[in-house]
Amino acid sequence: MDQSVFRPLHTPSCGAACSSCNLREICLPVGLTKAELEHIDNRLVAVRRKVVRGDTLYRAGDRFESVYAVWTGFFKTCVSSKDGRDQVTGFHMGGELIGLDGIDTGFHEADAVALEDSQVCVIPYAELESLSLEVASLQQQFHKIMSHEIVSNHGVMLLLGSMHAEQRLAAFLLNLTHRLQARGFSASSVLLRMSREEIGSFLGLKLETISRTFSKFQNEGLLFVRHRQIQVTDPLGLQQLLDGATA
Amino acid sequence: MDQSVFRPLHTPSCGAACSSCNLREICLPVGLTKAELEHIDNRLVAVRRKVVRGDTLYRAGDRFESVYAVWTGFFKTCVSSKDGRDQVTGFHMGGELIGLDGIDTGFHEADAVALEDSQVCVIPYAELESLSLEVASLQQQFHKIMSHEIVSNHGVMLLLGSMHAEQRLAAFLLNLTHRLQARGFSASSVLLRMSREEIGSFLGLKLETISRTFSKFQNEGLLFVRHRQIQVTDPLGLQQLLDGATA
DNA sequence: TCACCGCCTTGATATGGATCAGGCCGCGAA
DNA sequence: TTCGCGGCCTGATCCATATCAAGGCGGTGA
Repeated sequence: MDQSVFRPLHTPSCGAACSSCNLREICLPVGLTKAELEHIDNRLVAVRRKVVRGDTLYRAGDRFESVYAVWTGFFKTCVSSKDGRDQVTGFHMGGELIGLDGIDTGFHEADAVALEDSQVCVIPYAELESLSLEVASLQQQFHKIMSHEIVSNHGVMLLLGSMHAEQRLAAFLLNLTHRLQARGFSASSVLLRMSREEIGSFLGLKLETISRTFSKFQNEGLLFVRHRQIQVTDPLGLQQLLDGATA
Repeated sequence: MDQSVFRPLHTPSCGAACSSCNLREICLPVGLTKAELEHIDNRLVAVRRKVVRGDTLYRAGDRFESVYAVWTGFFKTCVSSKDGRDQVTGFHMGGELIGLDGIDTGFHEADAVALEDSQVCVIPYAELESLSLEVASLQQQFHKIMSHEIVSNHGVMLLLGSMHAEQRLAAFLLNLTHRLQARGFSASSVLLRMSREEIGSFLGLKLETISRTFSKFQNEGLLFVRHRQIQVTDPLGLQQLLDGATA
């Protein structure tokens, strides 16, 4: 720790060990034994990398070399079409793996942008593949993570394909609070890391609609909103809005 | 082949060998050597299973045991929410792997329904996992398939989040024809296996909108449509509609 | 042969969210 | 301190698609 002050600030990387990481219970090494954890240490994650707010971790078209585990901070991933349409495909917090889109073709198909100063563990994909051959439980967990990504994308497709604005925003907020809660944060108090426009892009709505819907939720006593600080006062109400409406 | 006539019609399964399958160039065994192919034969795919039109291959909530490679026929997968909203998450043809949604939790999160009489190769997941530890190129290909699924879901999210009805249908048709073409079928003549309502569910539109948009495309000379038979006469026009519009 | 039924088409009208427009607030720079 | 600007809120209006409604077509079973 105190050595780091002698490292130039622009140095983007430092050592990392899964076995001593505070996120090992929700990140890639879930389910590994202590021995397995030590076996993969310093082979799986060679370096950590800092990404300052607004910078991209990778861009669509970049050669795919590594996947990344978010260690600290917050990212968005987005795809765009030829004519400039842009779609946020996800928001990613500590313990989540990003960059999986690159495995298919060997090139990334999306951009990953840090929404606050962040740090990621760089996991060279070749290393992950060869370690997966040795450590069955690592392979299993990696498959679960990819499958989870698919399932969660299906949920977003359901949202985009069949829900109204209020339901979309309710689903978004509940998803966010649940993930924060799983990481030991408050489920009621949320500091949004993204703009109204980014939320809108993710939910297939315009920023004005996000803004109006936040106001509506506040008028109905579901939450308090001030800028990017949200206090969810009635999570059950949000859940009912999500479950109960007539589509 | 002639032996099969002695097998009772309700027998749902029969032997299968990847090494002699006509789909081996687009299915799970892509990239495997002849020796590797023979190594996995009769271990990876123990049985094939028939699914008649309208039947489900698996349902949300079913215990996850296997993934399935579509051999003949056509499937849809769909998820539904508590209040009965329903969303088609994909259409699947020969050589495509379905059931990957089950890996995450050990239970399927979607339904898979045959849209015509179909046959699938049943790939026990435990077997796939252990073979993947032995055969690196099988593991690689499996990862690519999951990644491709993620990428293609991102494409659908872009479509649902930011495109107009005409662009959505154009994208759907172009995707379908490209996949058919990759399997040696005509890219211009398509027999739709799904109803207008199922297309609409997939694209986040109502069946009336699908119908009207087909009519509009026909009036504009992009295609001929009669019931479920489509003749795409101007694929470039569809592509331009997809690329060029102002979002 | 006829009648029914599922699927589709088309027209009329309704509406949720987009778009356009104006203004506010908080923050950083001069 | 003031200025300017990005992000946000809110009102007015518009429009793409949903919804409601009527009818056609083709396949299927009696």
